[in-house]
Amino acid sequence: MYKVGELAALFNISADTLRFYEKNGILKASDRSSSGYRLYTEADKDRLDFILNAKSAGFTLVEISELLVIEVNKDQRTCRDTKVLIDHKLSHVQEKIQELQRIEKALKSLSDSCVGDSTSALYCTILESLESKKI
Amino acid sequence: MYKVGELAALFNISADTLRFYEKNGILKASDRSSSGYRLYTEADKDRLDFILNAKSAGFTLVEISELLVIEVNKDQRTCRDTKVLIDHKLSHVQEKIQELQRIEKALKSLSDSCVGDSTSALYCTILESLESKKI
DNA sequence: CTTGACCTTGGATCTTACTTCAAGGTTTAT
DNA sequence: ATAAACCTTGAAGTAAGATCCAAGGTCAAG
Repeated sequence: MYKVGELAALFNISADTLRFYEKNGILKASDRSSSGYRLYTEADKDRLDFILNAKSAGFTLVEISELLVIEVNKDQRTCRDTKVLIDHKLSHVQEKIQELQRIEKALKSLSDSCVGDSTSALYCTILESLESKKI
Repeated sequence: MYKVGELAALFNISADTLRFYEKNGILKASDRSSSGYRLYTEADKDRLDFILNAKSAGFTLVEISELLVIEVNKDQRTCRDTKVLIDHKLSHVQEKIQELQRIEKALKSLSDSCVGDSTSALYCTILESLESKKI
């Protein structure tokens, strides 16, 4: 059994984060000590591991909740249930990447057009581009 | 002179957004009518154009404020001042892209490992991966 | 028996860019 | 003259994921 600070230390997160996860129904300590301290079991630790792995894979906490529902009721769910979530997330991430790449291109073209020296900004090509509707 | 809704319509944004920009010091209507309506000039319209172009290039409103300070005091600023902002933003965007690409890779590898059919999730490789620390 | 490190709770705060609301005044068209 | 469509203000709400705070209880060491 781990106290909140102990479990947090194991995963390099804060005790506040664990309390936040509990408040949001994503990870509840299985027990409490007589004095009210949260006590986490090995199963709780495994669940936290799952949560942090999913987070690192880019899932939001709401999405992780959905994954946990499947994980916990595995025997009543199919591979398809899981894959649908992953693929949905994947295309979302790919959209974000494309939008950022569009922005990257716009910034690069702004930057490349400008020498960036001590010339007065009066004729700065970057500012000129932003003034007109060329992006 | 444009009323708030008129200027908003020109740029396909909401009147609320313009009021929000005013509250945040980014775009103030140059005049008011006798009854208190906001009245925007052509110069205001140009400024809004600049703001929306910068937004489309990925700048936050705070960053746009910084750009506007340079834009408005062009004669006292250098190209370098401008380029520093752009390049800083560019590397920030590139970092975000890399993080999203890491996530994309993780999601792809999860998705590819799973056929996604009606097999029970008991042996779903996606869930197995999330359970252990393999990501 | 006291110090310090830990734990409890609810609630406030942060960031970003708006959006929504309530209660009311103005303008325009019919 | 009245209804629709506009405008005003300040305040509160939204998402997301925490982080921080205050006021207080608990536990182990010296």
